[in-house]
Amino acid sequence: MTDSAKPTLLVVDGHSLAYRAFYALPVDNFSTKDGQHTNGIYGFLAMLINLIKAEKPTHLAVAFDTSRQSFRTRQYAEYKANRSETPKEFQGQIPLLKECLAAMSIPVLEQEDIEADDILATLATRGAAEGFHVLVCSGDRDTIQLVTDDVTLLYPNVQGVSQLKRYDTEAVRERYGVEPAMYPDVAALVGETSDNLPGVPKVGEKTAVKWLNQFGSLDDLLAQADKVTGVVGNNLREHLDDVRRNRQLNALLTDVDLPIGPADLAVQPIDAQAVREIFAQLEFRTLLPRVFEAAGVDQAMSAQAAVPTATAPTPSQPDSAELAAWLEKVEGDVALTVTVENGRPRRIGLATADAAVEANWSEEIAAALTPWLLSESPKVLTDAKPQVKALRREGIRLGGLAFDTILAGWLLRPSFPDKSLADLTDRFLGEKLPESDPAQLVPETEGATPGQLSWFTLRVAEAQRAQLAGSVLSVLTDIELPTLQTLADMELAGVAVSHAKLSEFSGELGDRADRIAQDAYAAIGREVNLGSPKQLQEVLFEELQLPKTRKTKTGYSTDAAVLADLQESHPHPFLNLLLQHREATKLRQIIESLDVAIAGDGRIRTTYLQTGSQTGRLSSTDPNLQNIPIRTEESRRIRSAFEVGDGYEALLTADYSQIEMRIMAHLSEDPGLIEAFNSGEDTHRFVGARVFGVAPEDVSPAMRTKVKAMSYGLVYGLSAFGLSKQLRIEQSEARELMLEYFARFGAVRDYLRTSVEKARIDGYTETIFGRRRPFPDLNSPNRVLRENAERAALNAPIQGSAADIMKVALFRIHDDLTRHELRSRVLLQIHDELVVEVAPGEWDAAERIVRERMADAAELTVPLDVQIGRGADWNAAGH
DNA sequence: GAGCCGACGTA
DNA sequence: CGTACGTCGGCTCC
Repeated sequence: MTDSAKPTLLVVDGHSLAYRAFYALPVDNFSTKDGQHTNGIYGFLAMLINLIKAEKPTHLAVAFDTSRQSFRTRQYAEYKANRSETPKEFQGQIPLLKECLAAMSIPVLEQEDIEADDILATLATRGAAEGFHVLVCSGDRDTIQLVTDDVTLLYPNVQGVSQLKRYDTEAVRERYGVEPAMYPDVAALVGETSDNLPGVPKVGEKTAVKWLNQFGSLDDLLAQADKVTGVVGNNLREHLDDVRRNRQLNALLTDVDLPIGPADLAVQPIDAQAVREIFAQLEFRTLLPRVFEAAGVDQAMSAQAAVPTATAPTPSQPDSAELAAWLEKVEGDVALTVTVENGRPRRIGLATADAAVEANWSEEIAAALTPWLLSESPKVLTDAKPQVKALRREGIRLGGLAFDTILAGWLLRPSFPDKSLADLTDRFLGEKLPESDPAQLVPETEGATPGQLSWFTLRVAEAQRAQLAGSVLSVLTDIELPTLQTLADMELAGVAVSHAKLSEFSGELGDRADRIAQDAYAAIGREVNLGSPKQLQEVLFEELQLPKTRKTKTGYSTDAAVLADLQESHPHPFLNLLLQHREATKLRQIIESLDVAIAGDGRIRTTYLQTGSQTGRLSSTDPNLQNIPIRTEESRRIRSAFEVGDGYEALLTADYSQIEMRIMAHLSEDPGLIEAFNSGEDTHRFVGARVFGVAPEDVSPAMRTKVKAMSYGLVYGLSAFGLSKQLRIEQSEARELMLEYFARFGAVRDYLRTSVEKARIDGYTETIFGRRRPFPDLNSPNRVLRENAERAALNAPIQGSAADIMKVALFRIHDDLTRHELRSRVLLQIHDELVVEVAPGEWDAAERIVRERMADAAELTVPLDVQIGRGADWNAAGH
């Protein structure tokens, strides 16, 4: 464990890292307009910035070789003599890199006759002696010998420089089987091809390590070389001098006479102007803000370090009996942390305001804990869902879930979903959670223990409660927490998907895509990558001379709407072929991503993100099961692959019809719209009759389409311009339609207007259930920002209320099914639709529960209409 | 190699 | 110049 109070010294081998970056990044993509290649500089700096951000060194230097010649080449002329010529594209990059480092106020060290690694070795040794924690970043394996308890090596992966493997003593032992200090002995025996140092023939790492462990040291081995048997023994005896030479050459100097020492390398503020200048010269645009950010982060960190970090009580480690006794005594909220490994509980930690306990998960501990876990005794967690799932895999259904700091943080500010307890500790307590860096393979610092995590969780929850308005707190406890429990079960259940159906369809689509591609190439007389918007632009707007379309950031749009327009105005066979190709490849991609997600038991398990939206909706990821195609007949074959699982009888789908419009009717209290939903008439027909002044039976399909688009569009803050685009009608007609609509449904317009104005004053919108979403941009002087916020603010209460209603219905259905001890279970939620897997003999009961719980999830002035379907697969169950 | 962008699937 | 999402491939980065 490292003492976090220690200053951190980071020393980097500039040449070797820049050289690796040079080979990791395509040289052609990185050159300035006057032909200077910059990929090595760019890659090195990008790596260094990441390193600074991750490690926050207090002291920093970069070392370089002065030339290919050094004391080693004088001792052994063949040393590194096999190295190929430096590529000419790399030449000149090192001096420029040094300029960049100078501008960033990072000391550059080099010494005649000495290699960079000797400088690193000297600094590392002196730094460790002077009380630094030292990080050595080098691409040379010899630096492994520097690793000690105080010195950690960061070594680049085979490819590139962005992934650094962390070698502390333990990691070296694990990887090489020897203590770091003995590594040069291994290397001397094995030899180092890249340095042109031949070792003992037929001796690799395994043999070298075996010998060294057997004889204790290299000296002893060499002295008793006659005791080694076999061919390798002979080889060893014949190459003793090589080994001695290798060992001499691979020893790094730790006593180089440097002009400055570790203490002189304190991180200095960058010279912002100089950085701008050199970066401008190198045409590094995106790197500039990253440098400034890294520098800024640094300052912020040192400022933060001044804030005393609260110390968690040292958790006690009770045995199961002591734990049970502890749980007997506690009162009030208890924070719980279950660390999860491979989906299973690994350790647990509990905390109250002044005490913390923790234990490894074991049968005894679980037995002592289970009664309390099952009880309604209130529990506070951070990111409860994975923990709830892990406990359920052990057969434990967590009771008394009273608070989740992640959910609370999201409800308080849905735009920035904090990902971790560390984020929340910073945001709500202004403190820093002791944290191990998850990016590191072998973490340098120990993270907080489960008991300490619980203790922080409890304090964060307390701070959050103080900020939660009553209505938002009730959204948390009455909607989100029960929903969380339901989602855990849905995710564990998964949904059965037929690999056979998917792969058959995928094969057909693949063949078709290939055929279409060939036809498309024929149509334009050459091959292009049909998936590349850039190449398509060349074909469409240059070769085929089609009129330029809607602008995008990178050129002109080639999306489906644009292609359809072009086909109408300038018909060309390529256009339709392209659209068909897109359709086939898109479906194939979707199928492919589903197919690989099918688990061994034939089911796909998604993850629902409960804090993934700003409105209150769920989102689904890995894979996303909320965007499975439905629009075309053909695409519904994918839905057909979602089947009822073994041991179940049918899939039930249930969806709310027009829930958002119903919510708008409720919120606006528009008598006409309310009547539309209470009349039992087709809503769009009813509205169409009013808008066009005809009898409902005389509403033509075209009229119905227009009214339908208008009604849906209103919910999103549609403009006359947008409506005209959507319906492909004149803007004047769209404007006319909107006027007519609002003349008949005036309360809708009043509601939309006043709801945005209210949000402007309050600073937030609110759903029917009291979920809030802040809208700071409603008062922005920037028109684009403001108008975007207005549309979003218009939509938020409507979409959000629909999300609330569905969540309420969802967990009540789940709870009812459980309470009635039915095996039927909810599998999927797609915003306004649920998919339920119904067990044999349970259809009637399940259907009744679903229908009733969905219909009575909220009391609105209009009924909530629920459509139910049944089938053996998702498509058949749809309607 | 990380991240942006266009395109497109859903409600 | 219609809201809310997630994912893919291509491409940039310079």
